[in-house]
Amino acid sequence: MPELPEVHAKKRYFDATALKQKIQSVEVLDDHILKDIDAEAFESGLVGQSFVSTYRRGKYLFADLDNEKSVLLHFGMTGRLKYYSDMEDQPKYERIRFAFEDGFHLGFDCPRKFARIRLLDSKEEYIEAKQLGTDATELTKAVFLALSKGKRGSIKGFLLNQKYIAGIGNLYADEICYQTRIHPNSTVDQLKDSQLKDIFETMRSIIDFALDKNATYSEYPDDWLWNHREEGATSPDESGEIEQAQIAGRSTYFVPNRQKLYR
DNA sequence: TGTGATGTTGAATG
DNA sequence: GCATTCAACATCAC
Repeated sequence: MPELPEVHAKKRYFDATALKQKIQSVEVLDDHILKDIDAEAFESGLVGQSFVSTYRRGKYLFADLDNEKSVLLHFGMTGRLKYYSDMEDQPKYERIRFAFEDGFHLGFDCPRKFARIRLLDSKEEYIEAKQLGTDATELTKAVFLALSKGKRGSIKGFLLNQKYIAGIGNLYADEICYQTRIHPNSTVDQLKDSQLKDIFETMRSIIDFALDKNATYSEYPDDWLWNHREEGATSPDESGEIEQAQIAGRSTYFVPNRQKLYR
């Protein structure tokens, strides 16, 4: 779930539940997802603090504390948040649990353990050091075009590179390629400016729509590839069969009949 | 029961 | 020094 719109939905959830109340305790049930800090230091760094605000950049969610430090939540493939009071509602794969003064808990659930949580002195320094790109919702067309110059890899790989654009993941990248009728394995520098502009605008419209729907997939239009991703199925526009292949190292769905390859 | 999965990373290669 | 590719990571669900 966690690409830009999904992480944004989690930000809204976090903001609606966990802000502005004192953290009474922190339970680290599995320290595997803690990065660069041990469970004890993480717990003692948070108890008594409150989350005052959140900031999302791409797929990274920063929760700022009273003391100006930030907890960084990255959801990996399967990270989720759950706010609950009754321990019977504890999520099955809870790895970290924050307990608040209202008696509720915020559980960080993650079956696959690809998520990562850190305690940062400065989120700005972290973003800088990591060279995390501009959020897809804030990128301008001019910067997008400038970034694409001289790129010799696939358009899909380019869209997925968080150093260039923060927030696009595997599924939205496929959707952008489908809607723009461009084969995901097309080489970036073989695409015309008009096509790159189309990719940019389509990326923005897809992300905006997904944000508006709070990343609820059942509300995505039926003419999107989204809910039809299945090898051999007929594409929503009935232009051909959906094919699956490894592109840019990721499982990719596309329609060869509809999406032209430029190489 | 083997296979694949919404992500990132570091090493290897170009 | 960059850009790109690829395997590895951990575990569960189908």
